[in-house]
Amino acid sequence: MNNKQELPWDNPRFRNWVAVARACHVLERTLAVKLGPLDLKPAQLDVLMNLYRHPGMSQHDLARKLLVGRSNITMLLPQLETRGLLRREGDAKDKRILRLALTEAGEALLMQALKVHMALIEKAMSQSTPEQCDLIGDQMRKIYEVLKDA
Amino acid sequence: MNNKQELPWDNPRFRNWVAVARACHVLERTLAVKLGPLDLKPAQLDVLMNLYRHPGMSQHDLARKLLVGRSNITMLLPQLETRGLLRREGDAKDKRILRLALTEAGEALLMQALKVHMALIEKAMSQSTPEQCDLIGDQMRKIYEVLKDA
DNA sequence: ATCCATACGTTCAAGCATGAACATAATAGT
DNA sequence: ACTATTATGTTCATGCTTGAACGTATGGAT
Repeated sequence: MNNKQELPWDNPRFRNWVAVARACHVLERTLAVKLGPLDLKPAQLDVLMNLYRHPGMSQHDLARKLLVGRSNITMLLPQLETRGLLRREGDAKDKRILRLALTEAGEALLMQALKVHMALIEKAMSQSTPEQCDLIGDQMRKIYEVLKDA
Repeated sequence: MNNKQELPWDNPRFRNWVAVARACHVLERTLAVKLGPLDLKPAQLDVLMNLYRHPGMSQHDLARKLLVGRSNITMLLPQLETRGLLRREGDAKDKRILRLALTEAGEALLMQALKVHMALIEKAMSQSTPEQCDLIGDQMRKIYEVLKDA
């Protein structure tokens, strides 16, 4: 076997992906800090966002949307429910399913958090032209499609 | 205060960034699975990669490169050292510093892991033209620069 | 020379995410 | 109707990451 394979750091695709990963990492990290005053973690914000857009979601749907395990959702929700940010109600037809929805308090907190999140993303993405920004989004959606069931 | 702020999902920058985050998430996840047979986590691979490129690094340098806390490195290294993948030697001049370097076994395992990593990134990024790929990398590096000390 | 501030690495407790094993409910096949 | 399979959510043990507090080493100021 030949150890003299092309080294990744000479490969543009590799170097550019590393840049993507680093940008993601640092933005996530920054978001966590800026969300501190609201006592929200990025993962919790993701939950609130999805419930706002898709009220009545089941926990399983939510897990798939967030790309996490179901047990993660089980561990995540009680904190938010106790804080009065969301409701869980059993489905009438299918007793296995718990339907999720934001409360008013949850919606209010979400709006606060979205301001923070939006400001951060604006700061990051405003350096690209709209065309560049869309191109990035398009390519990333392609990547997601290719990898989502690999 | 006006609650009728522009909702983020109508904002292209927001939607496109979400795509970036999702792509990152799914690639990281896939990498973890594909690295399973080598008994390596993505974080550990990052360590090996950085030590290969920058032998003699201190733990502090490594932590900054990886965008993690110093304590994380402290917890991470013993596993790899025990497996004989890297060495830690005290600096001659400055007794606080531990200099890190890969062993031969570490380098060998790294090469194995890089094949996996490269294949995955190829699969993801090969859908973009070289120009698109470079554009993505350039924009992401800009984002990193803007956010890295925010 | 001594003291103060800073830098590097470690320890520890806490919070998260994961996957396997489980319990319950629905559905399909016979 | 009965059984087997699948689906939803929970529990639990494990491992990862973090931040604060700590110990030690270095360097600079006086």
